[in-house]
Amino acid sequence: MNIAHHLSEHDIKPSYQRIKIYEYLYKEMNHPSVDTIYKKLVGEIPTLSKTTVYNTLKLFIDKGITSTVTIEDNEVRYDAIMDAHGHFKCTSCGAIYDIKYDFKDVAMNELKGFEVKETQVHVKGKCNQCLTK
Amino acid sequence: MNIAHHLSEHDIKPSYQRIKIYEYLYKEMNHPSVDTIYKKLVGEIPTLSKTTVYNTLKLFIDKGITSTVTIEDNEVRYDAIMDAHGHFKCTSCGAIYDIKYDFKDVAMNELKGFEVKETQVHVKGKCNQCLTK
DNA sequence: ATATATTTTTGTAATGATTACAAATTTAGA
DNA sequence: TCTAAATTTGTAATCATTACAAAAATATAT
Repeated sequence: MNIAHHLSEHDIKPSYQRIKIYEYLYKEMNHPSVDTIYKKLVGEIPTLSKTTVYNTLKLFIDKGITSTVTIEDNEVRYDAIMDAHGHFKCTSCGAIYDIKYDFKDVAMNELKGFEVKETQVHVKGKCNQCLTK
Repeated sequence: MNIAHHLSEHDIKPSYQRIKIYEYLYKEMNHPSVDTIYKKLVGEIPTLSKTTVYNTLKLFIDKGITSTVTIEDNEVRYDAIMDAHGHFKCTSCGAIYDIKYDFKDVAMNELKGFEVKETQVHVKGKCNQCLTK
């Protein structure tokens, strides 16, 4: 995918920092925190500021190309995948896995008259890698 | 329900503060934050410390009589209902509603070999009260 | 009942994520 | 090039949460 083009399509001027941040989010698929993104990119962009990472992610969210995962820990994680999907967080190693689910099955009849904008499914436990250790 | 007894059953000594905090959680059912609990109870218990609220909720969680709802906002909310259920958060008024759901419908086949301990379903949008205003 | 040990509560200081804000830099337009 | 607008940066402020030790309350032993 052409990242600069993808940003432009969503009304975001493709600056160097924005391209790098989106590229990281999109390629790594590791649901990083702001700190993880910052630490990784400051090697390539020595002048990078954490504030820029915050600003940029907020912009991405406004423009609808990034979503947040607040599975716990008072630390927000970010995700470039916008399809409805859930997350599994391993309480042992901290990794976050994507899980597909079909939400139409989940009883939503209680929410009649409500305007649903966003749905998140979070599952916590231990991943198979940690279990087999 | 006899709260002192309920606490004792779960290996928690029923001190005055603990009873009051659990009582608030159980009766109000409003998924309060630490700050909400503190502000409400400090009228009745003028010497109450916010640290006590934190300590007490952590103890309740350890003993399995309280769960957390981290739907967003970097502010943890607490819940005395321990049955599996989801939450709807109104982005307009901030209220959190309980929603029942049948989790067996949600595709969990991807999590074979994983040990699932906890599941949360979060829905965001606008509640009917805010929509009809 | 008194002294002692244990538990609980409290207050203050520290931590860590996030935001506010203004200056510096970069980019775009005349 | 010169000027205006947008973007980035660094520092300070904010806010939830935790660490920690002293104070208070409760339980236990003499």
